[in-house]
Amino acid sequence: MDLPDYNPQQPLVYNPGRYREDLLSLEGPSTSPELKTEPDGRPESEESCPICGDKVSGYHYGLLTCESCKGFFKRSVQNNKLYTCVEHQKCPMNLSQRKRCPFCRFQKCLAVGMKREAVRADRMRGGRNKFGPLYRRDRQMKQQKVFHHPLNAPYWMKMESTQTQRPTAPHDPHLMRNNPTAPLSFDALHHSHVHPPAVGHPGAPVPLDCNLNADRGLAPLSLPYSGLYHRSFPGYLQEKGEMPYGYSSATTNYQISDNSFTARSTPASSPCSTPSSSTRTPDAPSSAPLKPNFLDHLLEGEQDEGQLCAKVLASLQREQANRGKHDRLNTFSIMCKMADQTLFGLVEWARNSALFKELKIEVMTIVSQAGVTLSSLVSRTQDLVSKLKAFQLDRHEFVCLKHLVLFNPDVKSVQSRAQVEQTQERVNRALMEHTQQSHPRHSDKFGQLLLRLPEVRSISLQVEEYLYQRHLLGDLPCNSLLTEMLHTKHS
DNA sequence: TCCTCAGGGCCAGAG
DNA sequence: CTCTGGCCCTGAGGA
Repeated sequence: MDLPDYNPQQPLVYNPGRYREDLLSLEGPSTSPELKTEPDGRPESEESCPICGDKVSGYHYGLLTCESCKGFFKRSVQNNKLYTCVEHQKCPMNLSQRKRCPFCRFQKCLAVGMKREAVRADRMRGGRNKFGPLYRRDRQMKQQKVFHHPLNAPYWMKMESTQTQRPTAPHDPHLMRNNPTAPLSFDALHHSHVHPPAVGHPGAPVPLDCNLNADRGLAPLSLPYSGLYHRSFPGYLQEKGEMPYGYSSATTNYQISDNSFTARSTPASSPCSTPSSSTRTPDAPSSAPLKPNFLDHLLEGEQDEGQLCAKVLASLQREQANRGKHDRLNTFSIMCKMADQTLFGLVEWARNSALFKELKIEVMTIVSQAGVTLSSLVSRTQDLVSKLKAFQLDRHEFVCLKHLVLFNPDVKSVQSRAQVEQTQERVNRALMEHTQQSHPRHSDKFGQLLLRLPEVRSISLQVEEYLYQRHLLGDLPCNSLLTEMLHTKHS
C-alpha cells in the first residue's frame, strides 16, 4: 500500500478525513524512492542529506546534513536572510537544483528539523551545543534500527538502552512551544512540522512535508483525546497573535528573526512567563477566590490538539518513509510510536502546567488491571470518544478535563495529596462555573462531564496494562519514553 | 589529559 | 558583488 500523496520532494497533502487511512498506510511500502543500501548493509539514506541528497558530513543544527546545507542554513540565520520564491514554493530540492531557490531550500531546512536555535547568537566557536543529547539519541536509534530489527530485538537489550538514555532532545520543550515571538521556528516534535490548523490562510502554500488542508477544522480522530472539543474559537490563534512554530503563512517571505533564542528558552506558553501567573497563589489554591481568568490561565499552556496529532503523524510518516523496504513499521509499532510521541506531548503539557509545577511527586505508580485485549480497548475508547464528542467541548472545558485527569489524588507517591485535591477542586469549580455560564440551558453538562472521568482513567489503566504485557513479550518496537514509563511503573 | 565532533570562520570559485 | 561550499579552527564535554 502506498503512502498517499507522499513524495519527499513534494509536500504531502493532508486530508483529515483520511487520517486513519494515512496511519494505516504507513504500514505499507511508501512511494518514496526506494532506499538503496550500502555494501555494508547500512541504508544509504543515512548518508544523504535530507535537504538536498548530498553526502552528509555530520550533525548540523539538529540533524545530519551535508556541509553545503549546513553553511547555507548558518548564513541564512546569521544574516537574517529574507528569501522569496518566484515559483510556487514547491521548488524541487536536490543536489543540482538546491541553489536555484534559497527560499524553498531554507523552508526545507526548517521542515526537516534544522534548528535556528542551534546557530549561536554569540558566534562563539567550538564546544558543544544543547542538542548533544538529541544527537546521541538519534544516533543510538539509528544504530538500533540498523543492527537490531525492532521486533526482533531482545527485551533486555531494549531496556538497557532505554534506561541509559532518556529520550529527551527530539521532544525538547523548546521545540514544542507555542511561541508568538518566534516568527520562523518550525521546530516541532521529532522533526515533524505542521501547518497551524487555525491560521486560516487557505491559499498559502505550506512548505512542509506533511501539510494540512487549510480547511481542516477538526482534529483527526485517531488519537484518544483529539477532536473532542468543539472549536468555539476558530480564530483563536490569530486573535491572540499566536503562530505556533512561528510559521506565518500570511507572507511568502521568510523573515529570519533575531537570534535572541536564549530569551525564548522558556516557552512563551508557560504560565511562568506570563504576567497572569503572578496572580497565582500556590499556598492556598482553593481558598483563593477564583479569578475570572482562571480558565484562560489554564489555557495558556495549551497546545493545539490538532497540531499535536499532525506532528505525530508527520513524524511517523517521515520515519516510515526513511525506513527500508523490509523495515517498515507494522500497525502495532505505529500505534506504539504514536503513543510514545503523544505521551511526550502530554508530559510536556503537564510540565508546563502551572498547577502541576506546584506538585511534588516522587514516582508515578499505577494500579494494574489484567486481562485486556486490544479490541476491547479500541471499542471502549471509541465509545468514550463518541460520548465526549457529543458534548461539543470548548477549549475551556477540554483543558479543565485534562487537568482533572492529571490531578488525580489517587496516584501513589504524590507527596502533597491535599494540594492535589485542592487543585482538583479549584478546576472543578472553574469548570462548573464555565459550563453554567456558557451552557445555561444544559445545566447538567458539568455533571455529565465529570461522569466520564472514571472511564477515562479506567481505559488509560487498561491501555497501560495491555502495553506492559506486550512490553514483556518484547513486542514494543523501540526504546521510548513509553517503555521507560511502563518499566518504571511496574518496577 | 586526550579525543570527539559540531558550530564558526575563511576563502576560492561560480554566477 | 553576492552566494556557495569545502576546508579548517575552536572548544565544550565525554572517555
